[in-house]
Amino acid sequence: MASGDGTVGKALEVLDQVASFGRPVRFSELIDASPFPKATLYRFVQTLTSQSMLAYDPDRGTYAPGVRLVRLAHAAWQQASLAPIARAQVDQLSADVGETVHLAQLDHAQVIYVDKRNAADPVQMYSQAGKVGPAYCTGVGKTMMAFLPEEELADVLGQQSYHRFTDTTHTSVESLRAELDDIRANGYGFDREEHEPGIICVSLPILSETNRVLGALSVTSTTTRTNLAGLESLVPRIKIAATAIAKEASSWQFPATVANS
Amino acid sequence: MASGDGTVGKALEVLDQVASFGRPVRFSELIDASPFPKATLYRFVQTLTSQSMLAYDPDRGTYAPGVRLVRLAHAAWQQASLAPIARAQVDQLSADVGETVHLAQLDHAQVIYVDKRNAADPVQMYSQAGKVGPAYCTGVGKTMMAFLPEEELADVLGQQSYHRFTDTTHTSVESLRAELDDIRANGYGFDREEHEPGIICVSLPILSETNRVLGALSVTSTTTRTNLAGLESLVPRIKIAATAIAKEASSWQFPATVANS
DNA sequence: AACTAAGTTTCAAATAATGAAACCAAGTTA
DNA sequence: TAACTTGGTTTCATTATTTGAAACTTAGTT
Repeated sequence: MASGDGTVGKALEVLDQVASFGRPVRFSELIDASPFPKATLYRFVQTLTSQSMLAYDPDRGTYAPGVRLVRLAHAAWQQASLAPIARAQVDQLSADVGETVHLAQLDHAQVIYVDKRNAADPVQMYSQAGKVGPAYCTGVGKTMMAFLPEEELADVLGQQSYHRFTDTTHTSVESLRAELDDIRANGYGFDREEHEPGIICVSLPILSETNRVLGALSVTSTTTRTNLAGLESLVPRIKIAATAIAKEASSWQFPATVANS
Repeated sequence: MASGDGTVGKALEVLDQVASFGRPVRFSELIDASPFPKATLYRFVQTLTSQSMLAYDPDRGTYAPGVRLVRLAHAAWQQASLAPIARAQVDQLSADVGETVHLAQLDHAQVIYVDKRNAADPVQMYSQAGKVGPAYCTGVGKTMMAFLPEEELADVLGQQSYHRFTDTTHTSVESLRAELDDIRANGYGFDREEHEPGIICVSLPILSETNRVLGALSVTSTTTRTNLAGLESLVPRIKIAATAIAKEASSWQFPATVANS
């Protein structure tokens, strides 16, 4: 029941569509790619704009995701994501291993990178936080899937595209499932250049006390710098970080429930 | 007609409410502060959760803004905000003046800080982007208001709280309007410790070729380090940045309208 | 066993969303 | 200048969705 609950679901679908263009769009472009009839889409766009969820540029006649999202995301990132909780651990880990560290969470069938740390250059982070990737061919994606309860897993598996990016990309549910079993058994997973040639990573899940998947950590490198065995040797170190993050997440108590002032 | 258009508007109101708590909330806390009846609010929360706009923590029974927002905000920040366009100018300005520079935009009656640069310590920015402030007592807020067309201005003025933060805070529309006239005449405005004692700033608007308010830039300092005259001397330098940003914003052409691949 | 609080479900009535079609405004083109 | 576009906006009867009081379910109290 994930997609399309009521009017709100449809409106958010429109919002996603605008966002997916990656640039401001005309109404006419939107209508071409939309399942909704003109008048309906028109009203959604109007409503979203009036709500600042979309921003209308009157000079150009284009729509883009609006600033209200930036405000809401600020809250989301602080409260719902592991990023602020994990910050210290991610910093440390990245410094220790000298490679790029990703912190990701699952949103439906997609992986969302909520934080990233690059030992070498401390890149500006907003540009990275919020980036999405496919779950079925990334280290973090597979690792999170591996620890999902069966029903949710089935759901997520059904929503993957299985597009072949490289010749190691999984292209069927079966082969993917087989690997997920391995990951579950080992406690960690790899990205074997499945998404981009030359890019490999190890990934560990971040699990709550009740074994829910909270997110995943990964250390990424290139085949020119190291290999899977090299990355595997980092597992114990990453495990420390993952455990520490999980622990903090569960003890994370919010300011004693003060009545709203 | 800004607030409460249809079901979508109500759902977003709920989303805002959750975000405004600043921490994960129980359903019961939400209902206490909500105008909606139990069943209605319940359904909204369900819908938003199923859409990943809210995240439900089953261990604690709490709701928080969801990760989907982070993904959407990524798009918003890149496309709708001035931040990526202004980056270079903000960097330069901050380095030149050696003070904190803010880049802000207006969302309804609120100011949203979309970027911030601190010369001294290059602080992680996501934590700041998305932060909101009151329009009526911040330099950027007043400056943006000053250049709004009358009807919009009236709207925004009506939505301010006029809460007295310090003894220089404007507490009435009249006194605020008077200052806005000055700002419009001068082309820049100050924050005279109106929001926080000891904190002062100068702010300039970023205006499109058609004179629409795109945002505002400000340089903030403290009364111990400088004074209003000191900040005023920076106006020409800030003006250069503001103009450059406006120019880039208007020439900002997106990748030639390629049909969707 | 009788309460209470928090969360969830029902269902007829009220309301809001829907979308085909008409309309408007700027451009073409002939 | 008149007949076509193309992109955007409005109307309005029909249809589907939302609404919310009330009943119900847990899971904790007392």
